[in-house]
Amino acid sequence: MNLKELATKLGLSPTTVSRALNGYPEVNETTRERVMAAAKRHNYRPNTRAIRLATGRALAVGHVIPIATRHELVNPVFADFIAGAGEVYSRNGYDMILSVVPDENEDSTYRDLSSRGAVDGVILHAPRLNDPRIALLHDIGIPFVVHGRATGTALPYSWVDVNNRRAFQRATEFLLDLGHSRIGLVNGLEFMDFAIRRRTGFTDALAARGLTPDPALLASDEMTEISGYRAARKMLQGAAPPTAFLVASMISGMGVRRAIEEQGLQMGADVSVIIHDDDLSYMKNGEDVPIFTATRSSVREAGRLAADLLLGIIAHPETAPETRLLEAELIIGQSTGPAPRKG
Amino acid sequence: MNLKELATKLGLSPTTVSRALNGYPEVNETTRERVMAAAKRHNYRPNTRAIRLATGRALAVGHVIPIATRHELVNPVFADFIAGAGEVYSRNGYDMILSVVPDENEDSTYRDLSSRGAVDGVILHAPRLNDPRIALLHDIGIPFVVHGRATGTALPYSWVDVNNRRAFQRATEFLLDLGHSRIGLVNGLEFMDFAIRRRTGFTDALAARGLTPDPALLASDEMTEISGYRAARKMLQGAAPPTAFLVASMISGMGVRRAIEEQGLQMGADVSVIIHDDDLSYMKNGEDVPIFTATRSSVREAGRLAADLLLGIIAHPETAPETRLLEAELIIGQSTGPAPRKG
DNA sequence: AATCATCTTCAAACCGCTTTGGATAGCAAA
DNA sequence: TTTGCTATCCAAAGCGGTTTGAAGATGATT
Repeated sequence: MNLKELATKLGLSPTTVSRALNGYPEVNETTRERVMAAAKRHNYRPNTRAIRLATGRALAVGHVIPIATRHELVNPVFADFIAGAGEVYSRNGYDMILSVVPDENEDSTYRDLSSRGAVDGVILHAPRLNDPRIALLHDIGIPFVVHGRATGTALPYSWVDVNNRRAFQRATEFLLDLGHSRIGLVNGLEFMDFAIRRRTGFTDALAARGLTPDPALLASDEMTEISGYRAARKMLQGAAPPTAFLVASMISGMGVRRAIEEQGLQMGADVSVIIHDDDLSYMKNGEDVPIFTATRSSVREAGRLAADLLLGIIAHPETAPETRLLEAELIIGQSTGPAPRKG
Repeated sequence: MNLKELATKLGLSPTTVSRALNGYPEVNETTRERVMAAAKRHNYRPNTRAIRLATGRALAVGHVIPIATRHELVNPVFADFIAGAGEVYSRNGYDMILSVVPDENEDSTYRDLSSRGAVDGVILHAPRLNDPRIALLHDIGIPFVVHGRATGTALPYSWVDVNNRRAFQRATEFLLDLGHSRIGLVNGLEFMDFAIRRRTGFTDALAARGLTPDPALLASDEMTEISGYRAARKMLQGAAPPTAFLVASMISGMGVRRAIEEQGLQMGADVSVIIHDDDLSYMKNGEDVPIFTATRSSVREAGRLAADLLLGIIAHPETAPETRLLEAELIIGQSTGPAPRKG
């Protein structure tokens, strides 16, 4: 059932039917009701392909997921972000298209999506220091929103980000207040912008108390259970082990906990741990009382905000870039306590 | 730059240019080369929207993600599956469209995607016992492939699945061979088809040795760390605690391990654990030696296979349904050992 | 009664491609 | 020379909507 058939059945022209369905004013209300009723009765849905061609809009938003042997974007955080953004797209009649491509093709994928007319805008994920993709998207001239920020980029752009620096600064201060002075940082990969900011927050907080970070207590790697475990074990077995850890994610945190317990120590009593909690739907940090003390910020909510921003830009491309800086909550769980007495 | 402009620039008709670019034989080779060169030089990409309308194909595949307050499909397994399927789509010039919708809208979303002409086929995720969505998709008449199977469904359909029953049967036999007779099953939600099959494998293996499962050692819940922890703790604190666990996922397994260690027991020595490992990219089960003994099957590979099947069906809709049953490997890690002597 | 604005409807062009059904030219076969 | 192929190219008709420009009907205004 297409527009023409429906029009014939109603004894109207396609023009009128189209206008009736799309709420244009120049249609008699009686006619509109007839049309609406018939459309519902015959279960008519306008063909998206035709609408797209006729209007010149893609009614779709792209997310590019580079696949590499090394660093993978297909991670749990990404999944939840997508879920949040997807909700917004659905509500607004937009499709979300995911392009999974080898990472050496990422740039050309953006070009392709744009010149093929497959999307009206894109979300840029996992920005790095001086990320060249921002200039690329500017160059292509496609609306976009960055999830995170790219330190060092001069061009203006819209973004949604957590205040990672502040979050880790506060977490560090909290540990310092508890008497911890040897704190291990189990960070994400430090070419990622968020990891750089977290480290800055950490060192800033130390510096404010006249402390300098011990290089032996700084680790940076992918946020997996294994690498959390390894980093923590190495630090705990070192000459001057930390009494507390600041950890990049829930999953790494589980590795850190394993390393702590393996040393016969108890998390929360002997060694304190603060993680960053993206509030993932299937990876809750406890239920009533949080397992881990954490800096928490919902990545799903970030997805919603980013999608909202992007749809706004698509609708009004000329407005100045907008940004949303989310503050993480510091929530107290069972994994922190006063520093053990020395000796 | 569109086809007409390019044709004008070349002094050819759009017909010829289109044919030259699409490899039709009725084009002079010299002409074809001229056209190809010009297309590349002017960076011409045919407009996908126009192709879709003209050919009547969507060149896209849909994945519907229902969002509910209770059970969430946005899980790590899903992310990896999507990554695998997405690779295949990209390679074949198909787009992947994800619809994130409230779960009460799931059915109408399939109808919509189809009647709007937005997709050529869909993948059905997380099938349940007697899943009504299979009949729905049949009714809609859209090509589809199921990731998993739906016990109790009479209609034929294409699917890709792991042999969950066999995997858990083998795992159980392995534990029995090690002398374990009290084995706790920490299963996924048992309205999910895969969980039903795993339970069957478990009870079959026990039955083959004349054992019946102790209801106190059967748990079924979402596959989160917390619920794994709770289930294992409860069993370990029971009157006759298990000496081994069979666990539905890596994440639940981490909860189980926590419960074991919390009891002052050691995983692998005092209590054995076998998990099912979906071989997720960011959740590796160790590197050299696996942390957990596991039944392993790559969900990413399943994604690739499902996508392959689906594209095949889209290309040849009349062929009979095809299926792929993947066998899980039983890989030995550090979490299993002989049952401790009684008393 | 003639004019004009308003309301309502429609025919036709258009979006950018694919594809059908010729058309033309060149050349070999009759 | 005529006929018949083959190779090559093109005009035009879709695909299923939206949108422009116009037209007919109605009622109010002069």
